[in-house]
This record gives sequence, structure tokens and C-alpha cells, in this order.
Amino acid sequence: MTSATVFSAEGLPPTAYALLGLLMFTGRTDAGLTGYELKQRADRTLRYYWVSPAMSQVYSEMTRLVRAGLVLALESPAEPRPAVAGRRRRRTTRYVITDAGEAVVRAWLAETSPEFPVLKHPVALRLLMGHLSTPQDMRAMLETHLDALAARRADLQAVRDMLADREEVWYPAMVADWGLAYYDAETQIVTSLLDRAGPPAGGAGAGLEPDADG
Amino acid sequence: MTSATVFSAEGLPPTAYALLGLLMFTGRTDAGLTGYELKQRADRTLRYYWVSPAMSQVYSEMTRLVRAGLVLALESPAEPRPAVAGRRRRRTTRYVITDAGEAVVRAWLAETSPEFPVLKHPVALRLLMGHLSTPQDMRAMLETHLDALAARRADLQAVRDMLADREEVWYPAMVADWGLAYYDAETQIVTSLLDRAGPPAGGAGAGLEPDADG
DNA sequence: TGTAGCATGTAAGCCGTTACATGATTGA
DNA sequence: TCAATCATGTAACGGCTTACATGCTACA
Repeated sequence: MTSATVFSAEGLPPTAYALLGLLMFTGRTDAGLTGYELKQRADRTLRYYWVSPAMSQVYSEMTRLVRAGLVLALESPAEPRPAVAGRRRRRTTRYVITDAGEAVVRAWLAETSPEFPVLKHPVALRLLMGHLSTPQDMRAMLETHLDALAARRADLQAVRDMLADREEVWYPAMVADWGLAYYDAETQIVTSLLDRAGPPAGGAGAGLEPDADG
Repeated sequence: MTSATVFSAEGLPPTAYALLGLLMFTGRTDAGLTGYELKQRADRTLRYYWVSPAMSQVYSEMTRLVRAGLVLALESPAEPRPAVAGRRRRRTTRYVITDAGEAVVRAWLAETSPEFPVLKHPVALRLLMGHLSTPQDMRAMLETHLDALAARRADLQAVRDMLADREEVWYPAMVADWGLAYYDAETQIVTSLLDRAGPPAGGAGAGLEPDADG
């Protein structure tokens, strides 16, 4: 229709689509989101299976999207004096996705296929070099990782609870459940690695086995 | 001991430690590894829980590490004529980790603690925005992902088989098993998501449920 | 009055990728 | 002789982060 539809659907980094996607939940009918709020949403969603971009990136990405006509920046209409007592008047930029923006997200979803996931797992990376450390230290590392995993899982569970069974967020809830199952699986796997017998002889003892000294 | 031990253990990107770690397997006693071989090792190990760096990065990283004294670049001693018939004579740079390099890796392992893993999961990211697509398309995406998962798993299984039960690679085998279990878990989770009932009403039908049209 | 949260950016810089360029060796 | 693999780099650039800078509002 408009010339705006010509925008190349590629050329945008995945994080841009992620942010556009977040704007599709509240940014359409409502007043939109501030950069700050966008970052908060990201922390509660993207964080678990993507990356929560830095504040500065949220802003620079919004600038880019506004320039591309995919997002509208609403300088909020002043409200010169505090309208309601005790209510902070907000004079900030609120971002709203445009029709062109929505079209771009839909096209991206429909016409491109997802790459295989990339995992950056510092614990696994270090375990690979276990022979440079001690079995005790490797055990400790894995146990610490179990704690971190539990903490993360609790965070995500809180998010999941917020989503309750509201239908608008059916898919986000689904993704959250995916994440929970993922953390559970990783917990099981790491636990079983800890149970596993240590490296064969040679080394200083029992490997990953809890040292039954004495 | 030597002034080389002063090298700041930080300041190196994780990929540098990963590459140093790879050099610790063969690069110590043997003739070392070429950049090319290093990349191959990375493809068989790092790839599954980290990132397999581009060739160009392998070289630039080696350059950095050589400059830092953590790696030795051996310009191979010529072998002017093909020593053995049918055997390619290699006149290439082979990289060997130095004592300082080994110290740095060990210090990194012992003194720094791993960050929480980061997952970049394009499939989950798209599923989050499922309401912008059709349940059918989401189903198809997840099914395609299952195929990709199976292919990846097979690759990793092949790697695991190569590691057999050789003790030098006990830890790499452990990490490979971790990866296999991880892929299995993800397969289960995605399968269960596909079995799950679709989004409640409103939308055009049965959600993720296989459409029982007619 | 001060701190915490809200809000918005700029600047510098590293990590890492793709694209490009080059050339030797092996085997069909 | 041609293609595939081995082998090594440079250049340009993009994404994303950290550090820095600024200022307002709410509340204790």
C-alpha cells in the first residue's frame, strides 16, 4: 500500500524483531511503552531465551526503528501540572509500533525460518577442561550451577505466575513453560553428571565422585 | 616465577580461553595444531555449547595470544621434499601453548567463576509472537525444529563415539553426554508443547492442536 | 536532604562475522 | 586440468556492552 511496506524485512537484527514483538503486546492499542518499560518487559521475557538488551541498545534500536518508520515516538502530551495528586506526571517518549512495523514483524515470522539455537554455556566450557582442575573443584562448580539454576527457575516461575491464564499471553505462557521445563531438565542432567563415576584412575583419586576419604 | 606469569588473566575473551583449552589436549606434547585444525576441533566441541569461531577469528585470536606469549607459533621446519610418498608435506604454522599459556588457563579455571549460560533461541523467540502467526505455522515451525534437533543430536553422537572411552578425553566425553541429554530433553519438551491444547477460543480455531477439520 | 527509581541518551571499544583475496596440494 | 580441500590472512562493518553524563520525581 504505502511506500513504507517496501522496507527490507531483512537488514534488521533479531533484537529489533524481538523489541517490535514486545510492542505488539501492549504497544498497539495502548499508549505504547517507554524505553524503560521496554527494557523491563525484555527482562521478564527475552532474557530467558534470547538476550535482554542493554538500556542503551533499547534506545538506539528505537531510534533506528523510528527512522525506518516501523515505530512511532510519541512525546507524551505534556500534562503540564500533576493531573492527579500523588500521581507522577510522565513527560517521556512512548513508543508505538506502526502498521508498517506490524507488517514487517509478520513478514519476518512468515517468510524467514529460525536458525538453530546458540548456547553459550560457560559451565560446560569449563567442564571440558576438567583435567586442568581438580575433580573437587569441578564438583563444586556444578553444585554452584545447580543453585544458580534454581534461582533462575524461581524468577521464571514468578513471571509464569503473572501470566496466569490470560488469553492474550497464551503464547508467552507457553514459552515460559518451555523455559521452566528446560531448567528442570538441566537440573536433572547436571545432577546425574554429579552422580557419575569419576575419571579413570591416573588422576588424583575419585574424579567427580564425592570423596569417600578415610 | 617468570615475568610471563604476570599476564592479566582477565582481558582475554572467553573464546581465547576456549582455544587455549583446545590446545591443552594436543598442543602440548605433540607438534601443535594449525589454525585450520583448531577450527575443526572447535567444530566438534565448542560448537555445541559455545560458539565455533570463524576461521578469521581463530587466526586473529592466535595472533593475539602469540603476542601475549601464551602461544608459540611454529613455522614448520620445512620438510623440503615430500618425506613420505602420498603424504602431503605441510609447511604451515602450528600453534603450541606455552607454560605461561597453561598457567593462564589454569588460573582462569581456578579463580574466576562461570557466568550463567546465555541461550539465543530463535524458535522460542518466534513462538512468543505466535499470536501474529497461525497455529498451523507455529506447529510446522516446532516440527521443523524437531528435525533440526535430531540432526544436531546425530552429529554430536558421532563426536561422542569418537571419544569412546579414552581417558584423556574423559571430560570432553562427559560434556558430550551432557549435550546429548540436553538435546533429548529439548526434543521431549517441544514434543509436549505440540501435544498441548491450542490457545483459548477467539483465534481461528484449534491453536496448536492438530487441526481436525471437517 | 538524600537516595532510589524513572528516564534518556552519547562515546568508545571489543567481539565476532561476512566478504574478499590468495595460493598450495591432492586426487579424479 | 579441474575441483576440493588445506591454509592463511585482511578489511569492513555490525551488534552489543560498559562507562559516562544528565536530570527529574517520589518518598523516607
